[in-house]
Amino acid sequence: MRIGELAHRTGVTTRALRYYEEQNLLTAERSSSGQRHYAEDAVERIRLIRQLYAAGLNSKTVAELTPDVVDGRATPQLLQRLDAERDDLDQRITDLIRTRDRLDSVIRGASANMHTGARCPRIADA
Amino acid sequence: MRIGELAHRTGVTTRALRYYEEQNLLTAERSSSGQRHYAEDAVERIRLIRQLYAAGLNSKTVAELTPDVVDGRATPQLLQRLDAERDDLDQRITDLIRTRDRLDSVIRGASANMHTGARCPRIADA
DNA sequence: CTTGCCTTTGACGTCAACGTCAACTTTTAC
DNA sequence: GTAAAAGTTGACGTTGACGTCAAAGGCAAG
Repeated sequence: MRIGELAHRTGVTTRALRYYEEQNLLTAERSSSGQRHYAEDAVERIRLIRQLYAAGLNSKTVAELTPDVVDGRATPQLLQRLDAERDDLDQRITDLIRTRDRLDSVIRGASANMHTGARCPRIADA
Repeated sequence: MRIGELAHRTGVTTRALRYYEEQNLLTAERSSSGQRHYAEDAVERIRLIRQLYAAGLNSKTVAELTPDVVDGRATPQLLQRLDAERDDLDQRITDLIRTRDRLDSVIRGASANMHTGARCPRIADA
């Protein structure tokens, strides 16, 4: 499939796809005239890339974690990187849960007081 | 306390503190010569701001969620905003957990195969 | 063959959250 | 009093992940 279809099927722009290629996150066959052609599995690869971006990784890190043309054998170094990123991610999840709980307690306090007309606890004190 | 001490105690730079003020996330008393002076609770407020930034909110949103000089009474609009942000955050947490689990399965597969010498599952297929 | 859409490369623009530097004034230490 | 340290405003620089536009070539339909 060509770039437009891949873009449409993954919900990202063609500009983003070219950017991913520039960052070595994605490769493409080229037709004789120079147009990019992608296989089916590119769709899933884009999803993976987006997922890792959403997890806060930058393109360099994503490239390091997803070597796509090596022989499928993990090096100890790669394993170590994966482990480190997993732990980072875990820490961020913990922090976000804490933040969510803090929001929850503010919301509970505020909505309870809405009816009584009492003052709400200041969000900073939650 | 002055800006340097607040910066030191919160681990952010003075530039960041001035930026927060510019974005209406933070207010400060001014001495006659124009220097900023902060009360104790500024420390906790900075932590809150950092926490919300870490949760992916931008300064405009943080400002809207933490009106600091109003009378402590939540408006229905504020409550609605808080609720919406909470739901956004919850969705992001869910996504991150999915990503973490995907990383986990890759790591387990890879480290198991390290010893057998077998090929690892490609990360994209996890 | 031409019309219209798709694709190519290249280059400049954007936006948020600050970093950095300059020029200057205040406060602190001795 | 004087030098060092800390504070002030203002302005320009940075970074990452693209957006946007220009100029040009490719491709199926009629």
